[in-house]
Amino acid sequence: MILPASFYARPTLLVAEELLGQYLVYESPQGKLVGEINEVESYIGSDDLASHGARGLDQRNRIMFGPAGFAYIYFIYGMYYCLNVVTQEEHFPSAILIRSIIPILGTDIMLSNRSLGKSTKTTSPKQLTNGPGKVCQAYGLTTKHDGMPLTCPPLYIESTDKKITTFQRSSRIGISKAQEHLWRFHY
DNA sequence: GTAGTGATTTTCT
DNA sequence: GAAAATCACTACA
Repeated sequence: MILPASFYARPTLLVAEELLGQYLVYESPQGKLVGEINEVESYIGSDDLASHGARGLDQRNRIMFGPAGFAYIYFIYGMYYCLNVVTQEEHFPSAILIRSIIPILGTDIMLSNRSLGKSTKTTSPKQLTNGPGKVCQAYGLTTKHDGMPLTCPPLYIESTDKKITTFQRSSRIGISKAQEHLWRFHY
C-alpha cells in the first residue's frame, strides 16, 4: 500500500524511523524502480542550523515549508541531487533526506542511469545506491521532480509491513553544524 | 585496506 | 567570493 500524506504529517523523527525498511518506488520512463530504504537523516525546524530551513523561506527550500508528503529535491556540489521527503505541517520546515537504498527491482535501469563508464571494478551492486547523490542519479531524479507528490504514482513509498527495530543512530553526514543531533538512522 | 583531493554550479553573503 | 545535506579517483600502506 502507498503511504498516505497522513503518514508524513507526524513528528519527523518518528516518520524517519518508520521509513526504514519501506520501498521507494519510481515508475520511470524506462521501467519500474524499487529500492528498500536503509538510511535516512532528519532536518527539523528553523532551530536546526544544518537544515536549509534554518535561514528562512527562500526559492530553493520552499518545498520544505509546504505540506507533508512531497519530494524536496535540490542540487548540491555542482553535480549531485538529493532527495528529501517533506514532513509535518505546512509552514514548518522539516524533511527527511533519503541517504541510501538497497536495489530491489530495475537494477539494470539504475545501472544505466548511473552510467559509470570508467570504473567497474570499485562499483559492486551494493554500492549502486548507497548515497543520496547516487540514489537520485540511479532513479533519474532531478529538480524537475522537485515538489512532486509522494502519495501517488509515478513516485511514492510503498509500505512493506516491515518494522525495523534494530537500527543505529548517529550524527549526520556531510554537515558541519548541529552535530550533537543524532538524527541519522541506518541499519 | 585507508586517506586525501578535485569536480562543478547554485545560492547566499 | 565562499560554502555546500557528495562522490570517485588517486596515492600510499
